[in-house]
Amino acid sequence: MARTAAETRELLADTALRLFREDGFDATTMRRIATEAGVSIGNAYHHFAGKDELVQELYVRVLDEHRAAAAPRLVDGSPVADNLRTVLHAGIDVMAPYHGFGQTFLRIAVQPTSSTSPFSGESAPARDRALDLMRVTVDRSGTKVSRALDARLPHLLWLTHLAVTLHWVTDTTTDQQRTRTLIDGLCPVVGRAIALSRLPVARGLTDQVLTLLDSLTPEEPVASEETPS
Amino acid sequence: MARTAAETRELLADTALRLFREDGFDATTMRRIATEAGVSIGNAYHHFAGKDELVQELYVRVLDEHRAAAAPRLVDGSPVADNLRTVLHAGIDVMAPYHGFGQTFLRIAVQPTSSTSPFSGESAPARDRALDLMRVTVDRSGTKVSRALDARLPHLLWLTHLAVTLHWVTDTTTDQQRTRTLIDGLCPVVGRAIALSRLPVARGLTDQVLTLLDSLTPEEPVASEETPS
DNA sequence: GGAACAATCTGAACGCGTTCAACCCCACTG
DNA sequence: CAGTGGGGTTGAACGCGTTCAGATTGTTCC
Repeated sequence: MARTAAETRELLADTALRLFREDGFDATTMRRIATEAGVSIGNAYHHFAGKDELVQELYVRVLDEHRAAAAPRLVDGSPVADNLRTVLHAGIDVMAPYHGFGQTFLRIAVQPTSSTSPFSGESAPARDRALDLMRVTVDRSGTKVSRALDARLPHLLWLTHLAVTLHWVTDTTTDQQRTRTLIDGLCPVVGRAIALSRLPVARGLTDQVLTLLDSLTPEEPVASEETPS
Repeated sequence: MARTAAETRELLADTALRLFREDGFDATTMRRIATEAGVSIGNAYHHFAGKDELVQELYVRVLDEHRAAAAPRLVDGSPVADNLRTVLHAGIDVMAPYHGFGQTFLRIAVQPTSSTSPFSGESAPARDRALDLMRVTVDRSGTKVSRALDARLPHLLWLTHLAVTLHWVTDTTTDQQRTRTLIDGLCPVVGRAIALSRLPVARGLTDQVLTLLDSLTPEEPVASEETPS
């Protein structure tokens, strides 16, 4: 009953993602995934290196959903802060069913050995997807920024996204209401910071931040909270 | 062979920490910890809820080391950026032997169910220790800031510390040299940002950031003095 | 002393993620 | 028509973190 590798792989991924959604991470065992997919457990490991790789699959699909949900809600020519707010809220929307996976997502995102770390310069599908969404967000917005900042802005917004996600993971309020509040408060701050960065008095600081960002380029600094710039 | 609970607990913790240091997280099994401490595995679980709690113990001790290493190196009256740099470098120094634990530290720090989350308002020994160190850092520095910012500055520096730690976890360069570079670049930026925050043009942004910060920490440890330990 | 009770301790057992040697199946050779 | 090679597949086995019913020890009160 040998299918093609691609078929079995997809079958396993679909089954795993369904069980993840229905029962969460811990309750979904590799044995159940294999059984419900109708294959042996050994075969599951032939197609996926481990349980984490199945969560990676989930994470990438969630990011695709994020993009699909956010893109049509962007308003061309709006301030970048407004569009960022839209994107971040869309992110919370699509991630909501997977709040229990926060820790696992984080672990996968931070894994230094894996080539899928968002900080790794190598192939990082998750990082690339998220970065790309921020690039689109900046491009479609009307906010004018300096050329130097413009090139780095998607990156900075991605770090902001990362910070918000970090907060979301730890947010136990109902429907992650506090993270919503954070987004609504944070976006205007980001907008103001971007505006301020154009003033001569802040120019030195802006350059410093950008230089710092560049110096870390293969591996990125971290979602800090917002430094007033 | 019944010792006091405190004795057995300490014996287990010491053994665990030694093995963690010698062999890392994965190679140190609960069975080995129990065996080398001369107790049964069930007894180990009587004193510690699980392996994570032993790592917590390690983390708290590392933070104590951090404070002990940083405090004598602080220079009274120096710019806060300089002292922050000292503290962050001291942090990398003491954490160096435990770089392999980065992911585990992170997982423990982020655990929402546990009361040890850095964002949790409840008892969080790790968070409190780290915050306290930043409070000392600010107090001993000579930088003058507005009253409103002064109260929140330890918190902001703690977030900076968190960000640096997050970068450190993912930093695979030898001796985490890149994180050192990040610290050296980041601290002047923080110093400049603090200076800039006093200017009228940035006052609105500063207030916004502080308000945002307050909204995220409903339970502020306002009156917390140093607890004897 | 001894009965009663809680604290401390034991180790077999459970289900988990993961590994691996062997098995099946089929397209392709000679 | 054997033979051969390799991808797809199998499930028993391993060691792990963790649990729990019960044994052991220490303390308290009569």
